[in-house]
Amino acid sequence: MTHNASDPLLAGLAGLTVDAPAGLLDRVAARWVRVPGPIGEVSVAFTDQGVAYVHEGDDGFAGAFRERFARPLLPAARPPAGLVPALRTGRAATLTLDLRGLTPFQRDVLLAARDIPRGEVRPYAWIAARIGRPTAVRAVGSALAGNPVPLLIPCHRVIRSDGAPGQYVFGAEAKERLLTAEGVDLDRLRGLAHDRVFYLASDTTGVVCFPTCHNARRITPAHRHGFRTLPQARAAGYRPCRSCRPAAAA
DNA sequence: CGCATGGCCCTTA
DNA sequence: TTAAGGGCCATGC
Repeated sequence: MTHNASDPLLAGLAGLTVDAPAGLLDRVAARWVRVPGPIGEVSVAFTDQGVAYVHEGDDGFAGAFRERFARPLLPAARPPAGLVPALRTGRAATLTLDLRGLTPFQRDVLLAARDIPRGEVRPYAWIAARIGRPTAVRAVGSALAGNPVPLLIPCHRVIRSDGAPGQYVFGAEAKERLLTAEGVDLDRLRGLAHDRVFYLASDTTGVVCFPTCHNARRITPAHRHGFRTLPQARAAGYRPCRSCRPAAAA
């Protein structure tokens, strides 16, 4: 089961660095910092491979980390380059992530979620189709629930197909706050869903998008057409947007 | 149209 | 090994 790293071990490793090659300790232990995030402070752990863990606030951080990673945790002098801006923008472009210890399925899910742009959302079912597991929708939710690096991999941008925000590792309320701050109009999505509109098409471009796609936002009302399903939009002559990829399929 | 209900698939205990 | 349950989805009143 879980193998709690004891303090003696940690102290021993720290002592080793006196005579050991520089960097040995950091191949074994993780470092941690506390930095500002978009919805308050976060505690972040990182290894020589990249950022491994993001935890809301400070409470229970160290315990949760050891429970999950079973490796020593030491304070860092400074955060990894690019971490703070990545947390602010929700885009870990230049930041390397340490995603070891995840199953291939979990990794596929997280990597698919990583590419959802700020200000946009996609359904859980879209991720499932995207990774070639169209029926594993519920398992996608479970994988996102275990996202070790929330905010950096923006799992808060994955919502339910019926337009509701759905659950979140930091709580549903935090999910709504984050999305709203990023410019997603959740009330509008709920309103569209109420009318059974899940796709928006433009009769000037002939393209059909998810409602939050940056291309969909520019459709003028006179040329906008809503659809309940993608097949219906296709039947009406629209092709799926290459940016938001409502057709999902690999 | 809102709600309940089976179904599905991956992970963990 | 197996079973239970989870950030869901599509149906059927």
